[in-house]
Amino acid sequence: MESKYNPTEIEARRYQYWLDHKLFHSTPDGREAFTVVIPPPNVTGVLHMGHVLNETIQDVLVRRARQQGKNACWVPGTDHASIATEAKVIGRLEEQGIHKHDLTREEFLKHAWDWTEEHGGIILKQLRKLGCSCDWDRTAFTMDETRSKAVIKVFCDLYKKGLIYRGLRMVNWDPKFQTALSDEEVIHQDEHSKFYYLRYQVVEEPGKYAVVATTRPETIFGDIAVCINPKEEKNQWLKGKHVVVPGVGRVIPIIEDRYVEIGFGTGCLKVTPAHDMNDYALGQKYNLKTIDIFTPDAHLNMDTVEEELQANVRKYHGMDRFDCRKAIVEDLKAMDLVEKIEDYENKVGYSQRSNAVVEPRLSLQWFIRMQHFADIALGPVMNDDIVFYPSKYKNTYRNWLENIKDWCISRQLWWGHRIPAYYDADLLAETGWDKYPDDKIIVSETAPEGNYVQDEGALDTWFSSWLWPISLFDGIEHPDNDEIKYYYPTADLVTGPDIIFFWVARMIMAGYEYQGKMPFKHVYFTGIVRDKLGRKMSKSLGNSPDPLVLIDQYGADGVRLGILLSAPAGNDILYDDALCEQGRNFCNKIWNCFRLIKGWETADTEASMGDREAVTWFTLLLAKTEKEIDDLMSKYRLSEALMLIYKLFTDEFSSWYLEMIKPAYGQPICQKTYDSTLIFFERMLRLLHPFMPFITEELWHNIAEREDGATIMSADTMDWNADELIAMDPKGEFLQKIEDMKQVITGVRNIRASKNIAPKEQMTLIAPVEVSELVRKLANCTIEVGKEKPATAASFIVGTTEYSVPLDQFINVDEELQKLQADLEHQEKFLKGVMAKLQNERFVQNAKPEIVELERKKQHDAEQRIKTIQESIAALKK
RNA sequence: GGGCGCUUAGCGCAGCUGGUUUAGAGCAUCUGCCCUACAAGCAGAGGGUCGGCGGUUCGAAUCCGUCAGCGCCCACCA
Repeated sequence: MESKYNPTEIEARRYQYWLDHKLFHSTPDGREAFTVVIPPPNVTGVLHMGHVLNETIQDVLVRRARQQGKNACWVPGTDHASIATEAKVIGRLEEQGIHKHDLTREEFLKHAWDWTEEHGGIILKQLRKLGCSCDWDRTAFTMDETRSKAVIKVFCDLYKKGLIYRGLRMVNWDPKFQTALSDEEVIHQDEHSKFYYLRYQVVEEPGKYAVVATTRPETIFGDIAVCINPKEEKNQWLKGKHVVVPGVGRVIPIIEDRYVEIGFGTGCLKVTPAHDMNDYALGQKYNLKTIDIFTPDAHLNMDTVEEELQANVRKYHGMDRFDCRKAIVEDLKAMDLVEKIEDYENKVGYSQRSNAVVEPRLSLQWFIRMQHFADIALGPVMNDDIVFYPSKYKNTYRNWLENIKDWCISRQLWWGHRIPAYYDADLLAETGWDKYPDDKIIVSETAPEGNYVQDEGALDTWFSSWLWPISLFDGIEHPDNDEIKYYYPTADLVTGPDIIFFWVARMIMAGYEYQGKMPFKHVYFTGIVRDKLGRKMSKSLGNSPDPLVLIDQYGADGVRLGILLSAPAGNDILYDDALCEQGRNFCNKIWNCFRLIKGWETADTEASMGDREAVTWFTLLLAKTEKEIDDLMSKYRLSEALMLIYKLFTDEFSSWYLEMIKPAYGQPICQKTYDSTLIFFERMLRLLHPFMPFITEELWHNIAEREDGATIMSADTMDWNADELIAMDPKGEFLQKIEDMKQVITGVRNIRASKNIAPKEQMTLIAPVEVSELVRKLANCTIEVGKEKPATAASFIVGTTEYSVPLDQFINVDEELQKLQADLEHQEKFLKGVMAKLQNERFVQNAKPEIVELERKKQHDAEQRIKTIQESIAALKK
């Protein structure tokens, strides 16, 4: 075996082994089910660091569940990602000189499917490189037949229940992709913009102006009124008057509403019902008409402006909204209708997908009534039927549900599930879409007979995602089938907090609506992977490493370990290659441990006293660590659990235990000790396996003969009961004894280091009581018990016991005295602190007796130590 | 504007209902070592008045208040 672990070949071989033996495949049986559904990545996406974090955590949970004897089933799949994919397909077609709207829906979908098949599933292949133990036989897609049927069925069902409706509403409109968005798809960002103060001439008082402050002067073409607060003093004179929209010439009334905030801006608000959510509300309240001045791609459309005003506005026709903003301001300036322009900070809504500025737009869309769902989904999370890790997200969740708004689920896209609503063709021709009567719409899973036209829209991607934990097991079409009954509810959901509303909350809603049960019992929210400067990783910054390159460099286990080591639930990770390096180094450590052990010859001799101590000690320590890891894992503290095993392996096992039992060069090791060592090694491999699957499976097959198809993922059947083992040393006295012994060894090594004495050179240790022969072995010294220490000795204290090492020519009395003096001061200061407590009557009276007792012991020990140090000082001074 | 959370060694963190030899690991740093498992390593070491101030208490990193800084989520002040 090479002295360096080489992951590439082993990873490929081990993964194939798992696949060949169908070790990830699950079918219902008598065992407890442990189900995880993957947050489906975009079908055409590629693996990034966020996935690495997310999927690694899921794999850890799933593999561990298998080891616990559960029937683990991790279902993979991909999401059709309606907007994102459609955009990519459009982009590719544009490159070929083809425009989407030159194609029929069918032609476009053909291209989209081609693209999906070409790029789809790349990410799933990449997950295999990472070691993900998904049940690939179950791979699903949100637009495959089963999932699509579920979506359509649910739509129809909710429509029947009156929970889905069609309505003309102000929605968030993405002018780039020309579709409606849900509120959640709009990202509000702070913006440095301008506040324009425009003069609206008052008709009744020529020469006087109402000044309106706006951030969007380009919308004045749609102004229908100017609103003031009836209580605002300075604007009283405007009551009942009319003003002229500057540059447009439209005469509009002054209206009054308390919505206008007194003291803000000029107190005059321009009302543009077609292009602002609030203005729309005002328009409704006062029955104002709307003039929509934008095309779907947010260019100016002057055709909607009154004919008599066309001459004034025609020049703006067809302009982009932002170009128009500049143009109209310039023109108004020329007419002296701009009073001033101020810098202004405000929030602007951007489309999550296209990054275009969202335009509020009046449009006919499909919505879900969300209050019903909020009602069924709030309780289970608040009372921890579904547990969030970390729990702080409960607040976020509650906040959203308590202020729920209806969900706009229709998109003006082709790639997605087409809305199963049908319109009578003749009637539609008569009424148009807007005026088509609701009661003449047929919502049905299959197209009705006759001359009907299907709704042009597709559904929001999340409308299929919210069914994922159910639809993966065909639980919508067949709510009582064996699989859904066995695998649902799933165990853990691992995802980012950024999709708590998009996905997590809605899955809970759908879960209760369609299965009457929670979709998962635990939700583990990961943090965001950032670069080491704390910046979010993004393609545009180019600060996101390619996980596959990292896997090549550090091995999948190394990358997994790196990303997990510093990833407490909900905390962001500052990614640094150094993390993967640490992971790789650890793999190497394990590898070399194995080489060492494997290289030993065994002999059927009696175990030495030292061996027996070492074995007993490590047995206790391992059992104790196993329990601690169980506890940490049950609290989803994965990085802490991992760190605990890491330390157990590197510090306790490699640095201490192996050195304790290591036979002299060329000598054999006692068979019994060897067997115990292999057991320890195997148990640690098992503990490590969920985190680093490849190397552990490989070595597991190397430490013993295994049947073909056997795996480290199998349930633990070793004769090993941690609780019973720990009970052998109920008060931890033996463990403490070894810890003290390690300190003695460190003490000697310390002296060596400070005196530059080579490890090879044997030293003498004077101890007041018998010490383990392991001290002799690990500190390379002879031990003299109870011997008077010579003046030229360096000493150290473990607990209250003094040990000394004669140094003869190496001693530096001044240095030694200085050290002792410093130690003495430290101890005296400590004692003083303890005494202060003990002399405080209120402490002695009020504190718990065991606390007082402890302080007394501290006092006693400190006094003991002080005495010892003083004696040493005296001896040295002689 | 509302809500939530954070502030502990150079860095990113742990420290649960206050008391466990006067704050813990990891990484990084420093010193010495190629000692026949591993230099992707070994043996040692240094480093923090627990954001500031006030309070409760015999006792506070831990509880309460307040101030400051940071972050996240939600929200229609044009």
